[in-house]
Amino acid sequence: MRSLLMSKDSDSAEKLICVGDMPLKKRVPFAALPPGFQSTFLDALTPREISALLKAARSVIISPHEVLQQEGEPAERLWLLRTGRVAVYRLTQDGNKLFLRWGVPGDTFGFATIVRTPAQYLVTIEAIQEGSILAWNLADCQALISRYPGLSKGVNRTLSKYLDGLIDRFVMCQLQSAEERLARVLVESAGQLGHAGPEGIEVDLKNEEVALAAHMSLFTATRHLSKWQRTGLLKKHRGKIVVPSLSCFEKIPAD
Amino acid sequence: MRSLLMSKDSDSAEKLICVGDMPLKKRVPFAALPPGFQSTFLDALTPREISALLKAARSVIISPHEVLQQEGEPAERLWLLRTGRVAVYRLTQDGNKLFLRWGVPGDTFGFATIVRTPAQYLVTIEAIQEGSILAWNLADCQALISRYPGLSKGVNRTLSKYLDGLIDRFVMCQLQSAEERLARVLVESAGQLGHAGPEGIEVDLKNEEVALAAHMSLFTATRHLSKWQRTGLLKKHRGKIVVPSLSCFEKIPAD
DNA sequence: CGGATTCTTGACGAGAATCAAGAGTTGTGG
DNA sequence: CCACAACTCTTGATTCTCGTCAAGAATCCG
Repeated sequence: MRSLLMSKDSDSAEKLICVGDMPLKKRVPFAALPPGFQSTFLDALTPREISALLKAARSVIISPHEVLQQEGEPAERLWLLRTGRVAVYRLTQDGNKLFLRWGVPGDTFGFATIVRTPAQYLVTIEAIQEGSILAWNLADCQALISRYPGLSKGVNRTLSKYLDGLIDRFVMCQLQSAEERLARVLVESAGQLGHAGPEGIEVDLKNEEVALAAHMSLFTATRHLSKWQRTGLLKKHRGKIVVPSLSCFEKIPAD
Repeated sequence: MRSLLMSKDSDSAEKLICVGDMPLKKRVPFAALPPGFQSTFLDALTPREISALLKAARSVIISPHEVLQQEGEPAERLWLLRTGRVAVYRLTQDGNKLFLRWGVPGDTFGFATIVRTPAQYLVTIEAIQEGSILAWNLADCQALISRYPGLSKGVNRTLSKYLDGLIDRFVMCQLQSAEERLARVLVESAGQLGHAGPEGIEVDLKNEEVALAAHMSLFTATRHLSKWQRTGLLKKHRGKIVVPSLSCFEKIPAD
């Protein structure tokens, strides 16, 4: 079985066009996952179930700024992030974004499709990197679940993990100062979005995005980042933060 | 009696040896639920499944201040609140409590028992009224689930509902002012804990508890409550708030 | 070279936490 | 029944964090 590598555009990639609710293109070969792929959802399933899932999946390429699902819209697909990164947030009435978390390969979304009635997405998800997802439409989901009741276990585990993570974030926002939150977001983002560079881990985020993730104003974020730059703990560029070592930021209270 | 806030001293020990693994009382007769009982968990199940569940359940009486599960402890039972009220919160390192929500009859807890590995409770739950629960131990849960895979659906729906509710609370805490949060907590608490009285809905909560639920200091809560009392929107007594009409408080932004 | 983003810094103010002090309420024991 | 202690509530003064606004600097891009 041949596995696709983590490359941005796989062979199947370039012919695919992708928009929120666009035409799904082609069936996924059975071994569509990169080696070492980890997923809370899939890991709870048997090989047989995974295989059935993958056979029914359709692959879609995603591009930065693309909205993959929008809260309130009818939930029509369950999907798994294969490569790339996404941001999960909730919209406020005045159009602002309330950040909830980053999504990384292996994360599964759109459970509202099979769990909620009426099926409406709970959150908005936006791609922030090139990547690809595996998607299942409502009918296929239902068929799969009735054929493989074990899938519910994967859903359970994933929902439980999200609940856990959200409680943690809630605790963080209620109990920690802006500076502590920012440090934590830096560590988190470095781990989930960062890539190695000559001078340390590079995180391609604008101050504005970091501020969003840390739940503070752009100015407060900038101030602390500037301070840390003066102290030499990190270096800033336009749209990028370079951290030589995370250790200084990690010792901040965990919750 | 210690109330919601002080958690350092565990003096509730003497009145009832509670916590996770206390003596279960007696087998439940098949028709153990009050008429009109509503439960997100049970409502997702077939009559056959519900009947099997109830037969396997054990009933336990709960008393105010009793800790029904404690975060971090091994999760050993799944349980359903039959009557009474509970508070769900998370503890901080310094022993304070971060309120998450009220629990009312029909709510189900302890999913960690069957979903998480290792099985550890995620949150702490404390009874705030006399009441009773139906509980299932780990072995029975597993037996029931393997016999009735449909149970997972109930778990799914319940977890999803909790996730939804938690996102809402998170949004509320991030975007609304103290006054708006307090108004909302009043409405919520009146609906879930309140009972009718001669002058309106009575909510038996101390200022301290209301403040906890609204995520603000005791003083800020007191100030707004006093102001509303001067305006005539409510009347306060020691450990109780009487609201003639909720309509004034309901018009606050929903999120 | 504009023009558009993105970042920086300072000044200011609103909201809410903290601290302090006391008033009102409830319960208990003598 | 009173006195006292414990608890709960109230209010004002103070402080602090952080958001908002303004103005400009740095960077990128066609």
